[in-house]
Amino acid sequence: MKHLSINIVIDAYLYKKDPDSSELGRKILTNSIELLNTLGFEDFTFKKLGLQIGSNESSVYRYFENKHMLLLYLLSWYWSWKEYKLVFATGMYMNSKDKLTTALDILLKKVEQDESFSYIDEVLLEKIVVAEGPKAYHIKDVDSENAKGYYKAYKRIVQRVSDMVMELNPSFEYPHMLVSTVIEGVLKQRYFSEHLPTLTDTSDKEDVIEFFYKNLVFKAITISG
Amino acid sequence: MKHLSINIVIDAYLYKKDPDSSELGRKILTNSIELLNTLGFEDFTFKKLGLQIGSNESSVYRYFENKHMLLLYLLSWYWSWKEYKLVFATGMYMNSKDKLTTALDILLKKVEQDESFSYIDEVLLEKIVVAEGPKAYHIKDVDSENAKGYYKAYKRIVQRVSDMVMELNPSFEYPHMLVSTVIEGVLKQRYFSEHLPTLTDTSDKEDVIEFFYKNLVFKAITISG
DNA sequence: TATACATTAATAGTATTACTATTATATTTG
DNA sequence: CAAATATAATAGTAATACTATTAATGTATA
Repeated sequence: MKHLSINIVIDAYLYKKDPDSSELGRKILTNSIELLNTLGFEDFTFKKLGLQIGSNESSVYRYFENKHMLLLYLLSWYWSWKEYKLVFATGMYMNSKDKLTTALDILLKKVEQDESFSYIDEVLLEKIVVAEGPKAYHIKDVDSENAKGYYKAYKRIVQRVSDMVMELNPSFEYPHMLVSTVIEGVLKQRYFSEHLPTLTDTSDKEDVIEFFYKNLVFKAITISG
Repeated sequence: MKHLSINIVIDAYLYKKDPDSSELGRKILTNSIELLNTLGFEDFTFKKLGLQIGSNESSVYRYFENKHMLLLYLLSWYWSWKEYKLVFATGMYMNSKDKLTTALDILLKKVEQDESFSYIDEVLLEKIVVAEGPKAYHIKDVDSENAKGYYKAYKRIVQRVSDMVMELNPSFEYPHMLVSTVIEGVLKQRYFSEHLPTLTDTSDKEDVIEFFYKNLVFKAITISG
């Protein structure tokens, strides 16, 4: 993947000025990922971000309407990137079962190291998805934001994997519920594993979470005898 | 249940003054549930709450340190109440399978109407759990708050249902992961069902979510052949 | 080369939030 | 009835989440 020049394209309504189009914009992305990790969404401010990048508040505001929109941008980026990896990995000529297995691999495995996009640290970004992800849509304005397409990237990947489930078992009635349960589930379990371990059963040795959900999916969609 | 005089007891470290002990305190509970529903957690303030109850900001602060603690109180109340219902419903002499089925019933069924506690509207409270629940522990201070026991009520109900799972299948390795996946799952799916329907497969006619997760649990813990 | 145009940095200012502190007035309780 | 406690009213503070203005610095093009 390292040498493909692919660009993750983010819908324009998520930003005021494309952060991918300037040095300052890319600095904003890189450093907001870092700052969000160290401060958490609540304590993160554009003022602090401006300070960190040797610029100031108002310059950041020229790129993003507010920190909520910046978070949406980052999450969109993450899911678009995951989708790209997923499409890339599940080849045309794979059978349905291998396709779903591969897709689940990509959804369930932890990102272990920074990959091809120089100014985005995918490992850190995934931590933001785990820790702050739910805040993107647990807001009063969900409905209007949803109508504007702000969650499109996430919905698209759920749809894609649901289609794979349906390919394997066309009579299964709850593909979206299953897939969103699994995606939300992994993220939540990773969070629990780090912060509320009595709510999970993880071990340091192996990735139990991955195993658990993969198993769950196939048990769920198998026509029971 | 209507005529049992049971009191949900909340750990004292969640409040500054017990809201259950005074008229004003109970007014704070009743009205914060209502206001949280109409405004959402972000826009909810003690000032607005004070205004609504014909009192003021500082009086509310005498009961709760801040709105985060108030949310923790309400969630604690909800989970303690659910646990009470669960213990009450799963009788001593039930067999393991019936016990788990009953427990799942209580966890998965929507609360349909206000029950025994006069100043707490359980239907509205459940909506808060669905919409704002994740915000209680998706914060920078999770670890220290967890150490102080702030999430005890939630952890206790997960533990209790996990025990039932283990009773049914002692060799099952992931009871906590399964149970927390299911509890978080229902809440998330109810939210999706209302706001992001493409992420789920719900219908207006029947409670598909309940069916889906009950099925999932038994498929997951059955030793596959 | 001059001019226009856009970008950024610096500064200031505003409404709101999330509190703390103080005092006066009720209300309860011993 | 006195003493303690609870509440209401008011004021004040630091920080946040912005908006607006201006000045300085590029950069593009006629």
